[in-house]
Amino acid sequence: MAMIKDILDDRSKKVLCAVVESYIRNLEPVGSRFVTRRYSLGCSSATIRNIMADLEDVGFLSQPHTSAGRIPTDKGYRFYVDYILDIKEAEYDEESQEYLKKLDNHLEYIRSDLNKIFLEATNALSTLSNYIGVITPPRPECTTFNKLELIRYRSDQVVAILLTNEGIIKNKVISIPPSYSQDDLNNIVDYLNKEYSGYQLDKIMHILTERITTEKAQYNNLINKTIKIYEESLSIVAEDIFVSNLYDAINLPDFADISKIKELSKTIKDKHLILKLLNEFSDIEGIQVIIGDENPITELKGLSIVASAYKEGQRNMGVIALLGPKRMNYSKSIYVVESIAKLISRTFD
Amino acid sequence: MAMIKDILDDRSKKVLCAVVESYIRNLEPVGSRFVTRRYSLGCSSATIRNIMADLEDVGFLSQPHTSAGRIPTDKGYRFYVDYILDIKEAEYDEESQEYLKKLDNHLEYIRSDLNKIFLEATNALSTLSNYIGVITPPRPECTTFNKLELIRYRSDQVVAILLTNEGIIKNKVISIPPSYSQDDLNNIVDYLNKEYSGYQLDKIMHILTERITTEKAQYNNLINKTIKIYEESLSIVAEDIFVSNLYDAINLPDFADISKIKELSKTIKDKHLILKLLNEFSDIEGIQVIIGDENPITELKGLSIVASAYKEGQRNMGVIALLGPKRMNYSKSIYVVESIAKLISRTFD
DNA sequence: ATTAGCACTCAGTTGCAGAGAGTGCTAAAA
DNA sequence: TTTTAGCACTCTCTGCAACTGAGTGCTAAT
Repeated sequence: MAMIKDILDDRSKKVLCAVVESYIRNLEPVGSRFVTRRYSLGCSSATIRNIMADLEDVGFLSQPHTSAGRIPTDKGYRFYVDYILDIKEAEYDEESQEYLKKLDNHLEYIRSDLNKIFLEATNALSTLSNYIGVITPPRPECTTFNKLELIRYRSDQVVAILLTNEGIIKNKVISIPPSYSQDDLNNIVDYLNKEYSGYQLDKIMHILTERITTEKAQYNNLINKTIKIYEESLSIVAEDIFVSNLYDAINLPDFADISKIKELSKTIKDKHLILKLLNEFSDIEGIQVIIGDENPITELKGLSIVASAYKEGQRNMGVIALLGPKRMNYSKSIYVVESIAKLISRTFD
Repeated sequence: MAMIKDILDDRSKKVLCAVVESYIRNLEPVGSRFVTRRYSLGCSSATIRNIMADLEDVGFLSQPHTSAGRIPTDKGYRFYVDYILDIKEAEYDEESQEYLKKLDNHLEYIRSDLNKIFLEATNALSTLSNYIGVITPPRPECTTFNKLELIRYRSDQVVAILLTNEGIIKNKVISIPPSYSQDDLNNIVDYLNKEYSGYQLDKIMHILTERITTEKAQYNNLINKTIKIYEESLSIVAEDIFVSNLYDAINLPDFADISKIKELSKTIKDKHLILKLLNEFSDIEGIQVIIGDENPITELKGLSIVASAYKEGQRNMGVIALLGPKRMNYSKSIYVVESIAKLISRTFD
């Protein structure tokens, strides 16, 4: 039986590769003559033309108009990413490597502050690639309770501080009447800290909501109030996704057309959308590449995504990804995503 | 003696006003004919032409080319803002008013979380105006110490939580060897909390650094270490300015030219610049308007700024501002900045 | 199977003419 | 003296036609 990867002979692959890479580079349809000049494939432009016509028949290339060169289709990118890209492990520019090294040191330095880590990492993603970096926070199942503290702040307010074992630190101001002394608060907190340390956050929430329904009628106000406090405190862990801003992406020629930037910025503003998309990747292994219309979310069609999970040990905790135009530099993007996923994973050891 | 405001007679003011406002609206040079049609000033286009020629002589208007209408110069905007704008107190659209009302309620609701307040407020600034909203945090002299807490986190790490009376809540992870028990930490903290509650943060820092130099030789490690902990904890209050993102501004026709967006985004990315600029405004009373090249920072020349301080009682705490193109809607911008400055000030009562 | 050559296609550029918007100036009217 | 009407002039913008050049597909020769 014939594998998909075998539908192209070696030379055809080389031509496809040439077209994809030169198009990624120059964002211009690439013609047969150009290929023969730039890449020495040992044949004339006429031959290349024939091959290109074949590639167009299979649906890997297309022409914007009759007398233009070819550009890759989604399918073409797909084949390139799946069967050509890994053939030639590219060596990467020193600049990026150096940048990553510095980042590594820096992450080591701030490893105790998860927020900062994610912030820096999204930044790194976008400055290295010029695309849009995204990181989702550890999902609830991967977030284990470490400790809660309640600090009396103003007469009727208390600051709740939640620590998780993964390094998430969140605070929230909640209203608690002055009748609760700091000792009362400590008692409330001690119970939770002793009982539930190491539990998954969502499990605790689950248990608590169950309690509140079963014990509601039976017990007095105090317990209810206490459970309420727990609930409020634990609800802190919002799903605040980290998205690099548009600054870097604006420089891409793809967005020379301002309307595209507008569209994109609108989509990104609605972080919810992106979160929804990336959550589907949380179980993947290795690098995942989504090209153009393969994208399930209409607002993001036309964009490509390179995603990978970051891990604690064996468990996938969250996703880091790069959003860019279809004609993104997949080779480099994969390298960047992979590298940074590794860096983040390492901070959890 | 003649005041500056008197160099224009009433009708000339009306014409200048018409030109400025119609240019702000349509971003197109405005011609004499247009003015006579749109604004009924009781004279013909020829008369308007003469007046416009006069206004050009004084330097309030200019022509992109011979056969185009007039556009306001920086000086023209200046005069408009200083001597024309306040004459006719504009009534503002209901939409904005409603939005502000909602915001007011919302701020009331989250009044205990300063961070959120600033975030929402910058957002409001930019959605209401379509320009770029900026808010500087309360400056150090206006930040008074409320309480510090140290919570043992991991074996060699402690989470320091700093509360100020103004509502700033910050946390930082610092390294402290396991030999310090939670009791030790509490002792360290109790001293500071009792001694310095209500002090200005920068004063405390000052005292501490003095101590560390005078007592360094005399006392043992413990005191040094303690002071170090104080220092690290108190250094939390970073100067993290709040800047709304570009999303809204991108829709402005001024930035139809993508290169301008690029420039702008670059400047904004460097928050330091903006902070530096706004700090100069922290002592102002009322609304301050900076137009185009009056701007001391070269990167921001060509932009206008509408700024106002927000206050706690009588004291100016920080600055809220709007960054927009020269041809911004000053009337509306002033209204928005003023309103939101009031809202924020109120949350400090 | 490959290549050279040729006719064909089509986007982009240049140059030019005409339309339209706006001005400045002058002479007449108020 | 101030305002207005009229006219000539300037300058941008649009559309149109001709031209250029890059690129293709096809065919016949190698």
